[in-house]
Amino acid sequence: MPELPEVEVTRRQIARVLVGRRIETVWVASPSYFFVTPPAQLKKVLLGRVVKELGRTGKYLHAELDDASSLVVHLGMTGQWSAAGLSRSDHIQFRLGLDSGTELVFRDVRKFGKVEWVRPGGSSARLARLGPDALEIGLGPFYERLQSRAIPMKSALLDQSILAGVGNIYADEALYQARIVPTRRARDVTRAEAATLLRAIRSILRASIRGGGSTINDYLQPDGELGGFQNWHKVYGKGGAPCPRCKTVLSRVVLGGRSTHFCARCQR
DNA sequence: CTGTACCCCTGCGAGC
DNA sequence: TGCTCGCAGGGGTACA
Repeated sequence: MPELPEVEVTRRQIARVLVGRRIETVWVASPSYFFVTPPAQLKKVLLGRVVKELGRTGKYLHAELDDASSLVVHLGMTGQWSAAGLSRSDHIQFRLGLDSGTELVFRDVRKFGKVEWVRPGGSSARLARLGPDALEIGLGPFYERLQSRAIPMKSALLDQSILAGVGNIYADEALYQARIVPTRRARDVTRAEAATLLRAIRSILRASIRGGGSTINDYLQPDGELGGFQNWHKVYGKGGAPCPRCKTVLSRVVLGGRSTHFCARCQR
């Protein structure tokens, strides 16, 4: 499931073929929950545009276009970009034919992803809701945002308005590395603990980006390669297995409706 | 403010 | 073999 690292890996690979190119053909699937902007309109507004820049905030990608509009894309659970010929042909949501001859394909089996066109001078409500990006936020703002909340730390890390980009996998991994139990109330975390946690978040996200992201079920890099970071997971998906630090059997609970993995002995 | 249920959607594994 | 069922999950919304 794409979180910040998978989205960043995608951004880097897609940027290489997309930035500076003109969109010459657009194919769109039928209207669905996926299309925040209706597919017919999307096709019309994208045709002929040149992509100036491809940015990322949290788990969102945003392509800045030459008419000052932008295209905002969220991968959801199963969204994936790929270069021509690499993708299966089912569940494709849209295809962009570029003036370089390259075709970019966006495929999303479950359609939990989102695509939205933002008019020149406009703004996306989805992007506006996001807190600072997890790789950008400083300790001061991070700690302050935790102090006002009584929710469990796991829920705090998943709340994209507090911090954008961390999802279920990296929340569990970061809390484990920082030795903080997922059920701890955010406001009870000390500044020192917040510092340790933020360092853990940064180091894990960066390591995952270097490894090409985590592939659990669906995620593929745009070049078709699997991610590699799943092999470095310490706790995610490992309930019942021994803790790599102390050998205690790892716990799996449901917290805030999300499966949560941790060591009840190492994490306090 | 917080927690919970529910919805979007599809594939997959388990049980019969 | 083939059916049904429960589960997974990012994010939004409704509601207690």
